[in-house]
Amino acid sequence: MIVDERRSRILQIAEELGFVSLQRLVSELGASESTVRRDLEFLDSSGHIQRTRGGASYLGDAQSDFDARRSLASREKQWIAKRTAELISEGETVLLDGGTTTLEVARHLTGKTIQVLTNSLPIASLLMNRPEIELIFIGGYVYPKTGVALGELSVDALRKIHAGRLIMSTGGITEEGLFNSNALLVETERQMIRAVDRVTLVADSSKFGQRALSHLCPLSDVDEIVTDDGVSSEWRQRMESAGLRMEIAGGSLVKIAK
Amino acid sequence: MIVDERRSRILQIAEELGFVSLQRLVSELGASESTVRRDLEFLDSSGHIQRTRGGASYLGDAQSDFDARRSLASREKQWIAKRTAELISEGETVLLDGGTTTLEVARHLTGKTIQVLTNSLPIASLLMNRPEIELIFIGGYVYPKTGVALGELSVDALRKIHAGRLIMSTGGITEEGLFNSNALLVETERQMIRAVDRVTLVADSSKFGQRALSHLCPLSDVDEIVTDDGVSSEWRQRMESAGLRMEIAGGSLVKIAK
DNA sequence: GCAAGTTCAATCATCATCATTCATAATCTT
DNA sequence: AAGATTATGAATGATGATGATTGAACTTGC
Repeated sequence: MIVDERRSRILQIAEELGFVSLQRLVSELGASESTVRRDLEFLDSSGHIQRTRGGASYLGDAQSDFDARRSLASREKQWIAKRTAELISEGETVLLDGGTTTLEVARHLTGKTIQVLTNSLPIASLLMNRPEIELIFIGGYVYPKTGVALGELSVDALRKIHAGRLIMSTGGITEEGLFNSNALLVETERQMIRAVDRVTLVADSSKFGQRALSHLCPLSDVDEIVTDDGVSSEWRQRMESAGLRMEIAGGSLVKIAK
Repeated sequence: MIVDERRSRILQIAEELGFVSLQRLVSELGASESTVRRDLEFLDSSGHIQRTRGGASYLGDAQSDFDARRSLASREKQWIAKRTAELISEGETVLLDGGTTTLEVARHLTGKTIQVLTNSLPIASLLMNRPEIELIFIGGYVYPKTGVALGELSVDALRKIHAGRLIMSTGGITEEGLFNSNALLVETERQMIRAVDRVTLVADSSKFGQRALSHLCPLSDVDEIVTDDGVSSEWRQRMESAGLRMEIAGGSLVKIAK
């Protein structure tokens, strides 16, 4: 086998598993232990993997995490995401907040000719190579783990832009409005709201009644909520009487291929 | 068989498979090993394919193989990247330009407690989950394929920040200064230069003598250049007499462009 | 703390791939 | 058609990659 091809396969396997033992690579690649060792040494010194005793671990996001995140996106989130994406028509300009649900929404946006603005690194990475989507990234301090840009730079950038619709996530919803756990995040999301004509909130039904550290905005700032059918009629009425349109995404969808 | 016909068949096969071994081409084309080698050399220097030991891989639009995770850079780029990373000390604030070489530099920055600012989506994705690196993204219009943020938003963001050092890439270097192919990119890079104390250019030796569409800046804006040892002593002297420090990284084999 | 078992880096002989050279064949010029 | 130019294929030595072996460094279990 060609050397580069073998090294690519090592990276592929490492990415998939997060960690590979040397022995596994030996048997999977059909190369000798020495050769695999040399490959690992090379990939380590080039910064792709981190050698450890007995094998090597992948640097950066292991795919297992990624897939976990995807499958952890519950059926409810998938439904919400799909329904939300259906609300968006060709040619629109959409501002996408960070979050797992909004990431699922982004997945469903591919194929539409639209303009997307976002402060989420995972969403941007996802849409980067899609020629039909014009992507604008809202920069700022990148919050670890979530990969969302926040802070003064983000707020400044948001002051200069405008979009037709905001797809926003939240930590919790009560009659007093929306909440989130992080003050920096709240500051950024407030500016997002000011930058758009229409605010669409995506929130699974567990978020209703939840409070969090920082108050984000009153209900009147939100135009519509897309949620799943686990929301109580009580909450539904409260929201509707506050003037919000409720979009319930249910199981009446096409079954997801196994 | 006609020369051009054989070469276009090589391209065809390479495009289809992404990678072809030399042996396969020999048996598929019925030409001798020497001839196929010569063809590969030609197609490599003309930029269609990338020769590797044992075969060649197709380049076509595979620039979108900007997949931060799995891409394997050439040895020259690796050397340059490693040496450049060594120039950066703990606690520094570094502004990283987009580009394949700077991406490799980013790979070698892991483990250092530093602050990184960048407008490159692949670099940001790579460094996102590294707790020791404080990451700030310079937002803007995301240029397809390369994943670099450009334009007015980027320039505005750059106006507000400051860093100790800029690691910059370029399309070409002559005595008149640096060049790049894209006007938007040039505009953004100019602002980058203004935002830092010290400019470090990373450029493999093939860039010397190359001009491109847009003039980026004079040589006096650059403080040091990290390149590979394929650079001629002539160019080296020209750069040094212009007051630039030349840092020559590693190895010996460099293809001479046709 | 010791012994058995792993894992590792270093070395070496072997093999594959590569750049170079040269003689010959094909193609282009005039 | 003769001479010049270029392409081809085989041969050669140089360089790089591979796999086996060895003793050192490390882990594990007691």
